[in-house]
Amino acid sequence: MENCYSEKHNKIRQKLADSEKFLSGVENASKIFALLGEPNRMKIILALMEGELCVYHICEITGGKQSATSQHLRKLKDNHIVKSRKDANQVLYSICDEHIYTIVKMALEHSKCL
Amino acid sequence: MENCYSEKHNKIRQKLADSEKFLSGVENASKIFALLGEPNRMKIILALMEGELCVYHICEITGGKQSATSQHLRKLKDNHIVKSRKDANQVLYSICDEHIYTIVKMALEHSKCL
DNA sequence: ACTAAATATTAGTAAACGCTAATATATGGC
DNA sequence: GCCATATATTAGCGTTTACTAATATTTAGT
Repeated sequence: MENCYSEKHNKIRQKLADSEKFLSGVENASKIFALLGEPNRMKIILALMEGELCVYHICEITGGKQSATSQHLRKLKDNHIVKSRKDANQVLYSICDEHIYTIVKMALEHSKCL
Repeated sequence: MENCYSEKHNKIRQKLADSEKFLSGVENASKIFALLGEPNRMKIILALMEGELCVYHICEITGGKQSATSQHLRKLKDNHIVKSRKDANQVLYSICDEHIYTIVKMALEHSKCL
């Protein structure tokens, strides 16, 4: 097959390969997806989409264990999907970014119409 | 800590736990995210977002090996993210659903503003 | 200060995942 | 029919990932 050097393909290729920024964008974006791609983390997100919650209640709602939930929350926080604040002796978590709502809602839409 | 049986929490809990449909929605949606959460698959998606491409060109553009790319495409197709059609002796792939565009663009947006 | 409750961290383990290399299955041209 | 090209599949392997159980840290109440 002919090599991929038509104008059109070069344009795509360039976007994907030549731009450092774009490549790190790919890395970052797929990192987000990987995080949302774990059902238990997804449940956590969905719970938090209804509003701020402490770890204990997140566990209760999602049915996850304390330790596992805490580890998930850490990853979500490290990647700026979730933020936290202390209130007395508990830690309240909430969604960090508007985009997340849209992304999750889209995915739920998509999975409906299979 | 008090149990999680306030009106508010019950509402969330119910959504997450009681609805078979919702739970399978969670499973399906996080499946999609897991698929997009692999950088090489993400690159494939981004390439296809510019238009229909055959496997050979996808490999060229993304820099992936034929076998690996084919396996990724299979998974994407099985989960209705991508569709294919035969043209002579090659197979042309394209994005299957409008939602995917939005989801991916959102994620790229999100990763920009960290 | 001591205790109990809430959350975080760590180490170890089992399962899932993606890659490579080799092979199989079309399909078109001669 | 035969060969070359395009794509798909399979098996094996190494890495990553999420879980559990145990332990550590932090904070509130007394």
